[in-house]
Amino acid sequence: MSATIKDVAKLANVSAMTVSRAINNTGYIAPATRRNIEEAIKKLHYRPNTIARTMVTQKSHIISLIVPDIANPFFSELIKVAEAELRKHGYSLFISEAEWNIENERSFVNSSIGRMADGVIMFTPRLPDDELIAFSESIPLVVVDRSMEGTSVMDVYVDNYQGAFDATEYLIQSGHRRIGYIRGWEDVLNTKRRHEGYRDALAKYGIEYDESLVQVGDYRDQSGFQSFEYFMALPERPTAVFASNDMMAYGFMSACSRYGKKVPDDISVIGFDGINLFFTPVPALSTVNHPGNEMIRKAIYLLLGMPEQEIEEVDKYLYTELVLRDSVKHL
Amino acid sequence: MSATIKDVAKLANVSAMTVSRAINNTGYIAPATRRNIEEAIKKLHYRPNTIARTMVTQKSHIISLIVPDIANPFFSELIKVAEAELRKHGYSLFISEAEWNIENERSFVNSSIGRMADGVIMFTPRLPDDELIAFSESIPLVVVDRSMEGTSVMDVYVDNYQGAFDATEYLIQSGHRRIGYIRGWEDVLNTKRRHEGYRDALAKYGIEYDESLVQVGDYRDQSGFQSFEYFMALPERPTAVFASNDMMAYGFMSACSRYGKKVPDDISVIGFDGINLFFTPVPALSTVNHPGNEMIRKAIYLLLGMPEQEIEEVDKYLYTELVLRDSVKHL
DNA sequence: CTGTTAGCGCATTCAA
DNA sequence: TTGAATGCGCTAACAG
Repeated sequence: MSATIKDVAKLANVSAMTVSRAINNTGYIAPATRRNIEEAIKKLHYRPNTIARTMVTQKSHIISLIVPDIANPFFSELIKVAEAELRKHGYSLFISEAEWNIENERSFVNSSIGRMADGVIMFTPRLPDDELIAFSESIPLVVVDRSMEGTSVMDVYVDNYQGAFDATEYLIQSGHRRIGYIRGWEDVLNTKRRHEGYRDALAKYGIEYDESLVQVGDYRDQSGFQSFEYFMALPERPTAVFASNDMMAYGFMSACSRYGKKVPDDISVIGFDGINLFFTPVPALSTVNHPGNEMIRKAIYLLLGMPEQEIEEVDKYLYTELVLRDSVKHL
Repeated sequence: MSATIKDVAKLANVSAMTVSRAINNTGYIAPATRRNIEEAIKKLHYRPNTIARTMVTQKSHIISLIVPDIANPFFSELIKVAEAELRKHGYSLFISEAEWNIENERSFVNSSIGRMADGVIMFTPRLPDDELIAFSESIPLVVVDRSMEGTSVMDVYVDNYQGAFDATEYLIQSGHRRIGYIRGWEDVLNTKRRHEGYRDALAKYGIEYDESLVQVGDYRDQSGFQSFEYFMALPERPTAVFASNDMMAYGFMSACSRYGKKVPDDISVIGFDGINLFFTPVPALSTVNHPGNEMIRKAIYLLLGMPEQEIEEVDKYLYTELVLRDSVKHL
């Protein structure tokens, strides 16, 4: 077993309390005493027990982050950012991957409460509002990229409608009329908004909304791949496809290259997220940039309190932004 | 504050102990009592405090996993696997990203001990042997992809030498004689072995080992990119490059496409890891498959105890494997 | 500057 | 089948 604070106290001939003070730099300690204690600590390889400390201080210095998919670069980058930001403030990160699964989300929040996390950040949870509200009464909770307006739950939000509208409009302005759409999980609000943006852009240009051009996806690359097969089997194929996230767009492009279709010559693709790849795929994907990193920072500030000097930066409204690369052809 | 076991006990008119037994299904409880307790739990939204439980049982049901880089798909996939495997056994995963930084590694192990993790898995740590040995006396520790032979530290190991040898030999057999090599962190044993494999393959075919063809990399895509610039500035350029991990190979390929060089027509590339991408890069990268997922599973079994029915599968020797795709040209 | 007492929320041990 | 006492390792509050 590891040495405890008592072992150190005994060896240094002081009380446990004094050792505690030495470790935490709280209150005055005679230099000689301090030296004794430090020696004892070294000799015993003493490490304070964070768990015990949490019990009494009621503070774990842990923030729990629940994301849908760790393998999605959009989220793995965000995790990096969160980790770095939290470390600056002396916090550790507890990461869970919900896999877009409601049951997992529930279980992870419960586990976070049980482990006395100081706060939970959920990225686009699928959990219904009332459960989120209930949870937020047991633990500080920030929901990211989903509006919780009108409830007591903290949220960070970017309107996804405009981004989807822009993407669709761009395709239309490039001369496309038959535009496929690959949906995500529509019980997540941002997804619904993307769908609306797509629909409204079509409407603005007098293009009829066609259900058969809408494929249900699950935000994983695999479903982008399958959508390709669906679209290609259509009597009237789309000339362009808008995928509601980049993973599905890349899955779609994989299918293209697998089946010998050229992007953008044979079919155009546009995504959503602005994934930052460590490799430049050919062609580079045009997409809608989604400020995930900024959102996560804002979420952290919401939980830990805003750093004075950064309020301005943080408080500003967050925008999506069309990123034009090489995956769309102008007809 | 949340309800405690005492609140439940009071409401159910029993002692805390009885509630504890009800929750943990230990010992007999009258059905009526149990019903009362369950009602009280529901009414109070009681959730057992895992932290307190850990204090007394000395078991946290947490395994701490330390990887160098979360954004590297090799590791993010491995995290998925670990999480799934651990969940099956009722464990949670605490993930830390060391960023190939020794100080971080040290701090994360210490933090794992402080949080009473039941075990630590470190993937290719750079920490020196003696520190790892010291840590392993405070907490069950498994080191993955680095041999700890001759010490008391548990390890899971694949010999990386053969994989590197195979890759280099393949390039030679494809007609290449000037073969660049991009190194990783050589204080990590597997990296050193890869380097040796490269060197020995050259020797076998009577090709002189040329220091100027060896670039120091850091396993990040960026350094692969920079290596390209280095190699291109050489008076006698290599016709092929072996990157000691896939991230650097992809970084290298990015540079190729940025500078208008075609892979494999202008230059051949081979990687190491067998990253499983969610899209098909063009050209597809030839590489050496590295059984990371199996290693992590084995590490978990080492920590939690082998599941009887899977001993056979787990106990087998792990191999690397050459995966031939489209990034190498036959001269 | 240092020590004592008490308790965080729970489970183990022993007793009833 | 249930309960009381005890302690996990630490720190807050108060006393000296």
